[in-house]
Amino acid sequence: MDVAKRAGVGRRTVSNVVIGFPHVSEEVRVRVLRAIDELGYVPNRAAQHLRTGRSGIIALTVPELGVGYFGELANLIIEEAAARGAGTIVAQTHGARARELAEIERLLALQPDGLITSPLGLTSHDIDSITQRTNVGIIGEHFAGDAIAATAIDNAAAASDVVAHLLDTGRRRVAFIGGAGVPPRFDALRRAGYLSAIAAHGIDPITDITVSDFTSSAGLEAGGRVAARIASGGSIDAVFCVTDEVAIGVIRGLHDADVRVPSDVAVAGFDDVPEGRYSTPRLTTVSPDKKAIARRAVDAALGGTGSTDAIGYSLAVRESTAVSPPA
Amino acid sequence: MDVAKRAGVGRRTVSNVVIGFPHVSEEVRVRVLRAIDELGYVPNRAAQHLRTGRSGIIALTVPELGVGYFGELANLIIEEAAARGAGTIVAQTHGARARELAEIERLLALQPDGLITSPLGLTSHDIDSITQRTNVGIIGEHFAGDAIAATAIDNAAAASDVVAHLLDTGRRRVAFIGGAGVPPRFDALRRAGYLSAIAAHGIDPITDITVSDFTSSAGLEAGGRVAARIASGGSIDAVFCVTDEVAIGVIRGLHDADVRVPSDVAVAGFDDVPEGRYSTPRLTTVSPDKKAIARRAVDAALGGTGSTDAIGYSLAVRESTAVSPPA
DNA sequence: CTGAAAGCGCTAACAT
DNA sequence: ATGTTAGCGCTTTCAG
Repeated sequence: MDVAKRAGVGRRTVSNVVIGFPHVSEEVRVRVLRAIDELGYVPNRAAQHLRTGRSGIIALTVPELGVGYFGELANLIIEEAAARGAGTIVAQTHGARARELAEIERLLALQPDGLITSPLGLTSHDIDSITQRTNVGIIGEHFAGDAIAATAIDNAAAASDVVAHLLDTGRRRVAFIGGAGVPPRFDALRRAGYLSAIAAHGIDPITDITVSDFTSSAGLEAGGRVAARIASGGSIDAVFCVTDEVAIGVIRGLHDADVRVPSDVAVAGFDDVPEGRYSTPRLTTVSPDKKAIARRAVDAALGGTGSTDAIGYSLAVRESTAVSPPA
Repeated sequence: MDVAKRAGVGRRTVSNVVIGFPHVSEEVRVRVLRAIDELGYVPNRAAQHLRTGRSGIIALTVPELGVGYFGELANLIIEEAAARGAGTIVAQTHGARARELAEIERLLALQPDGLITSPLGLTSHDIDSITQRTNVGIIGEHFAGDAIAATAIDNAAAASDVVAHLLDTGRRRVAFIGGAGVPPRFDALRRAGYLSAIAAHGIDPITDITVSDFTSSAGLEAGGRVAARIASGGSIDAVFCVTDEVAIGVIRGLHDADVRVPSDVAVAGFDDVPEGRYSTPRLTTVSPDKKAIARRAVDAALGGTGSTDAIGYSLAVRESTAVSPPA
């Protein structure tokens, strides 16, 4: 460390200045800073990491990066981490347990300070064992019966709110299009919210139109089935989709079958993805407070306290559930 | 290193085994491997990094992550890097030079092995100076007159192809909607391709409808202007948009003004983003070989040779340029 | 083919 | 308030 010599001080003092330790005289501080500047000194991360055990890097896994909800969330997480001085290494899992495990293993081998993951297939046992290895911020749901708290909104309540909105605007035959997940996975929670809102209005649920994954492609196909159901006399006048991704596909599938949205069928989604803001028609959806989710997750990954109270959300009412078609 | 003792060999030998150095007797190799396994030994990345100077991490900047072209490209880059054993730290620049510079600085401070960047605002001088500091893979264009080769398709040729398609299907009043970039930035190249195709057919160009950035929101607004132009008697029967993002916004803007796509106006984009595959109508676009781009960029960031020949592309003809409306 | 030992550049305990 | 020094865990010369 030539900086020390240049400034005529000891290495210790230089470290103190760099780290921002308080007890350094102003004069010395300035001298050291100038020396650092003149020499173009940049601390070596590898050495810092080796010495302190902190790499300044967190790992993030999402099901899919280039798309919708997790893409936007990843943005926010990366930015929140950057604001706290950390870099973010990203990996995609495509939502399957084996891949999730493999990617997490790969990321952990890079020895980050913490991990943020939004598991779709992991068991609570998987999560447990990862939690023992590093700081973990989970995005998604609680895993029932464990001490594992995740960062999420109240999915059931939010789902119930959208469905109530559908009902309030006069829709009566409201179908839920979702997956076969079991609680506490988000799709099960959203279905539960749907069921409770439907039950509160004394209406029969329609839950037999399902998707095998949460892609627009699956939604497209499901939309076709909705249209077929209608064509064969089974009235449906609204659809609540488990995610916006699916909803966008459903709208497309309905359109292909000449079913009009929203005049024939209202469609609502969940997540408030960017695509839904420019789609035709614009998509009514639940908008979670993604910034808060990002903040909480980064905090957990960096070893923060990890509060557990639910994240806020709001309802974004747009064209796809309008009562009369938008001119 | 207890592994050495456990296996009854020296540290050197252990290192050799781990690294895969050839001259180790099979017996010893097995013994070391077992010792490693029994002790659950994992090499410390920080120490490796400190010693070798290689972190096994590359940095990536994209304008926007959760959206469209760069989202999908980032996916592919991350996967390609993973296949080569490297992690990828990601940052978003939102396309402005100052932010690009700042993010690159931040990433470089993390001391990755290389950097992949898709600059929108950087000057060739900026790029030059970054290239001197680390391995760089540029996604985008050549920066004219420099030794800086970037990974990209032949934008002008591809743009010319789409416009030719528009012309071939009978459109005559074809507008270009793009930015005010100068060569060699991609928007300028795409405009040049448009102009040459138009000129080849002896038709007058329409280039005075511009967007200030490449977002759907800017496109939405531009779509409104196209509609206004038509309403006031200025005939336009096709639009070639500088990116799919913009095209999706334009379609939406036209729709809002009751201009039908494709029956009134055909719309084509560029990039083949996922959204365009499920939009209404599905978007005709240029589809670059993104895998090849990713491979080349990762190679450059990892210090590879960096070939310079152009990347392939194809034309994805879909509904938005159909001659008669779909059904 | 294998063992010993020297650092990579930094931080933090210890001493002054 | 500042200087000295011992490692963090690894790779790699240098001898054997």
